[in-house]
Amino acid sequence: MTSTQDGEGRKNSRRLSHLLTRTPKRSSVIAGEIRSWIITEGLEPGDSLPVEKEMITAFGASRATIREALKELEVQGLVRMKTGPNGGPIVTGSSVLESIQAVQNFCYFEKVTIDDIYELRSTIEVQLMYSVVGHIDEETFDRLDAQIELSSIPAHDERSRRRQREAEFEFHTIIASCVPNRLLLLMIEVIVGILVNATARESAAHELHGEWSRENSRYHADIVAALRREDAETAARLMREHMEIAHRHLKLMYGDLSLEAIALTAPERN
Amino acid sequence: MTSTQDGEGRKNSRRLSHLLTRTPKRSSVIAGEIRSWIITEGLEPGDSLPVEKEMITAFGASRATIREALKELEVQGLVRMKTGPNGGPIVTGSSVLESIQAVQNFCYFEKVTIDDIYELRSTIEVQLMYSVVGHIDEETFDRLDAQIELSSIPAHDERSRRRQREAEFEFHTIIASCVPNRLLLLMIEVIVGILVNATARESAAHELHGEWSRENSRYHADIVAALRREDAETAARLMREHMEIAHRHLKLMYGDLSLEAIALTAPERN
DNA sequence: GCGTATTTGTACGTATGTATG
DNA sequence: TCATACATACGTACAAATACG
Repeated sequence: MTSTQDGEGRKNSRRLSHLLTRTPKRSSVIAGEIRSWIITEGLEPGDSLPVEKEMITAFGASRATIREALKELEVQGLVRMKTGPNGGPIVTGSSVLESIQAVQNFCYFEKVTIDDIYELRSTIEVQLMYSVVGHIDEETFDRLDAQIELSSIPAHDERSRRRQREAEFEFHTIIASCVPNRLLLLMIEVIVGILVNATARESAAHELHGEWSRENSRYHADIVAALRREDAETAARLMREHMEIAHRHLKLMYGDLSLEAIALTAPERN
Repeated sequence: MTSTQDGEGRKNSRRLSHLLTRTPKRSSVIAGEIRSWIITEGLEPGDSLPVEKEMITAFGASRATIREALKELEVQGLVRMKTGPNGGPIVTGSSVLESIQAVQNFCYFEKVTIDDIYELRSTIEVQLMYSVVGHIDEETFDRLDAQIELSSIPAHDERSRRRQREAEFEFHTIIASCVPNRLLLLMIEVIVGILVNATARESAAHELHGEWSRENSRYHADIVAALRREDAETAARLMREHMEIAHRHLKLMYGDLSLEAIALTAPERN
């Protein structure tokens, strides 16, 4: 009974899609329907969807199929599963981590280099200076000052060096978080996220790090100063230089043929 | 037997992740292991992974769990399932569509506007001019000419207007496909992909379209001419103007509060 | 704090469609 | 054409997590 329904559905969709696209999986179709259902209902993050049992009757599919559809949406970062009473799939906005993951996968297979990343990063970070100016409040400026303070303390062991490098990256995401353009923020987070993961392993070239770190702190301080007086041009110029230097240093540390084995390390944010 | 092993594993990971992160699902853990296995083995697109049955014994998990793990990797665009003999999960590179999907989801929930998209698009497309110059071969120039030709034919019905708009977008992806920096190409494809989906529905403001389309064709032709003589500066200037005009027109057509309900339409590339 | 109910997570068995050779 | 290997789908059962009385 159910099998005939299934068979018919598949044959039908196969006919429609002809030769071009393979017969879509039932779970993917259901996932798409749930997706558009989320849109048409205008669901916001936090809202909950019907539980598995209801979906089974609604779509006339087995639990495994429904679960697979929900899994697809979960991996895409659209929903999150919650156990217990009043549980079920709940809408979760953003999907920043999923974007980072997807782009990281791309970088792995396409053999993206440090040069490639910095060509893009430089462009976007410079644009950020123009877009963010005038949108940073006092509290954020204080946080930026603290971050710079943290970066200027000389690091001696590998662990503190890593924390310092993370703080240096965080400086950029803090600024980006102030920009009204959320898409610009996402791009910064994606690129910085890739770099954080790429440089997460302990690095060679310890002796380089100290000097570079001091130079970074100077640039960060100067950029903040320029942003304080809302001087976008200067901030942009400094950022461009800052990116060029970072690019040079990272290239010295990691060489040309990097980002391959480093890109795919799972975020594990479950 | 398997249940005790399972229980211990879960307890172990729960202890490690403490309170910060929720107890990860077993399928996600396995997905991560497969992911890093792909890296360490240095698998390329087209290579095949062990079939489900082998994974069941290798990980000591049930079929459902393995399938869920593979589903995760499939949605992330890392593998593709193949039925039949010599089938099983095979590695598939790229994951361009997955990146587009993820960013689209983000745009939906974060209420990204036309202004936001064009601020970023303008920056990246202008950068593209500098990066792509000297990397376009004759055959591609011919394709670009053909594309411009196609765009300059006046469109009368809604269907041909849509095809024309798609051709106009394709012009940009053709140029982008020549850039050595694959990450830059990805970004262009993501942004253009979002715009294509956003403008896929039939639009109001038909009367605007004709004039705009002619202007587009002129700019496209001028940009190609500049790229032919490897004049990056002129190409960049033209592209910036072209973007400003496109931004103005799209804003007239769709207004300020767009991209919400349009962003989440599933690509359905299965 | 403690059971209890609800809902997801995991597991096993089986049937069927589908592509390869 | 037929057999074979594999994913896809269904059904059932139990374990684990969480909210609520």
